[in-house]
Amino acid sequence: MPEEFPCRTHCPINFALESFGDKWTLLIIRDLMFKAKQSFGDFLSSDEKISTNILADRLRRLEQLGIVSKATSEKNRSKSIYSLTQKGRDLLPIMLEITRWSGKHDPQTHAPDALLQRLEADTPSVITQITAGWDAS
Amino acid sequence: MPEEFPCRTHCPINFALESFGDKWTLLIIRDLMFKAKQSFGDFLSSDEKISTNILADRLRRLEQLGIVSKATSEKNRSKSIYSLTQKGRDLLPIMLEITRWSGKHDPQTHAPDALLQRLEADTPSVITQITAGWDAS
DNA sequence: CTGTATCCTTAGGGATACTG
DNA sequence: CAGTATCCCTAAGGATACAG
Repeated sequence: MPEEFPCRTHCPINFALESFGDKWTLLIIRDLMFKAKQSFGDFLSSDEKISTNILADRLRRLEQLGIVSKATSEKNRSKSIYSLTQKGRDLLPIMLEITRWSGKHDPQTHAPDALLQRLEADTPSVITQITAGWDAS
Repeated sequence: MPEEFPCRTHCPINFALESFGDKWTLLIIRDLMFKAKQSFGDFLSSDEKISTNILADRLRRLEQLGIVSKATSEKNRSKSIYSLTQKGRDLLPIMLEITRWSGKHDPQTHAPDALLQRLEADTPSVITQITAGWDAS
């Protein structure tokens, strides 16, 4: 963890909280991981309506933490492309367990039923499927 | 989710964030789940130094969300005993995946090495062991 | 389109005194 | 011991205008 972000303690739960324990960061990771979003404008268009200054701050922070990497689009030189690093992709099991928990406990949750059923039946194979395309990029 | 806490969206990731996506709630759950803490004073004594008003607020909120339940100690009538409900205990897989992620990515993390190694080897059996005593209480 | 900058409001939360 | 009640301050964040 960079010096800019001192940790209260190095308990693993607290470390995670200091990395992505706010109301916005995990939504950006969700968009990168499950919704194939990759540009500033993509994130802006999500239903939760993040504002530009907050989004820029969280992307910068995620980059500093080594969870997200930033590149310039080859097609359009003024367009940035964000993607998950390995550290970011390693968050997948957490995201899946969160999805499972919400699917079980939120009667209104909009989790894709097919994903929840597959998670219930066999989490490892779901992970394999989701990560299948990651190594290529 | 109680009406007092309207959700931005019912995406499962967002539902979880609205339930425990702040800087304190997950630490209380950690203390209940792994550190056998159960009283107001127990939580107060944790290393992250939560203040009394915030702690009271989060406990009340967790109770309203059905993640924590509150009872009065039989020994001491003016002492409250907090414990995880089934909904709260269902957070265990998330907590373990968070622990594993931090163990891998925070060089300074103080996760119990024994736990991390057991997690790496066989997560299901770790869950069985941790939850062994839960049904009794 | 990708951000930056600014203004302004509110929520989060530390400190602490106090009560049953 | 288990909270409640204040005071006060700072950080978070919404809205929006603007710049490369």
